[in-house]
Amino acid sequence: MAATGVEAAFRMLEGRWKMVIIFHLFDRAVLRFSELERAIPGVSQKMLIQQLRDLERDGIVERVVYPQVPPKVEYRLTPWGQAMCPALDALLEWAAHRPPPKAGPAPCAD
Amino acid sequence: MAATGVEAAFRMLEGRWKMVIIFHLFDRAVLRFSELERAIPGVSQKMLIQQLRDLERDGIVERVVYPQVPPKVEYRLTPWGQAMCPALDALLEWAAHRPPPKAGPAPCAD
DNA sequence: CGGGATCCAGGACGATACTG
DNA sequence: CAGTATCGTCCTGGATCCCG
Repeated sequence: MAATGVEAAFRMLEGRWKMVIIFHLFDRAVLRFSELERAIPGVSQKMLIQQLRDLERDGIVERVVYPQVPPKVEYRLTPWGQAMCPALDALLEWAAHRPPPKAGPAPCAD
Repeated sequence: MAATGVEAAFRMLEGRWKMVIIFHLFDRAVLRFSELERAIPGVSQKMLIQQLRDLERDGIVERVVYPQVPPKVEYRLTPWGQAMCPALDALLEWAAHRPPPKAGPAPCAD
């Protein structure tokens, strides 16, 4: 199995806010910086920008700048970014099947 | 979309060595501590133990201790841990479809 | 409005030595 | 062999201030 490929993919998605950003972009498709900032309470501008840059550099999100007097920047998922939906879905499915962490004491194993 | 579920799943798999460990356990099924240590060059015992504990606490790997004079501990994936194979596969598939980061200058967009 | 720069705290990671 | 304890380093994430 190609561990390296999955590892690389994981490294891209690691980061405190990347998933949140991605899910917001799955939901709304196109969002401005300030909209993301408002949609994600608790994130600092620095982190938002940083994670956004990472995602952009990795080809997951796309950044569109409108050269206007009040600056306007839009963020959206690239086609490849959208393509990770089934992978996220599979992961979600897996997470949903998590068995309870066996709280009760084993009745037969002393 | 349930961002929280995927986020939680991701947090479990974050960590410099967890993926490596998991893939080794996918490959060999059962491994002793020293075998993992040898199979993963560059990892310190501390990190190996730490990541192993995390994976164990999250119900992904199982730890079997043999009460012998030379201590013997085996690690293997739990059924749930093995169940994440399709998710990893989907992620790998997604990673494989990554388009090249557009190196050439756009010929039509000046 | 969007984003860069700087400073700072905390946790992840790593090397080493020691124990049962 | 398997694991713990301690220490140090680096990187991540956060607050604040500054710029076009």
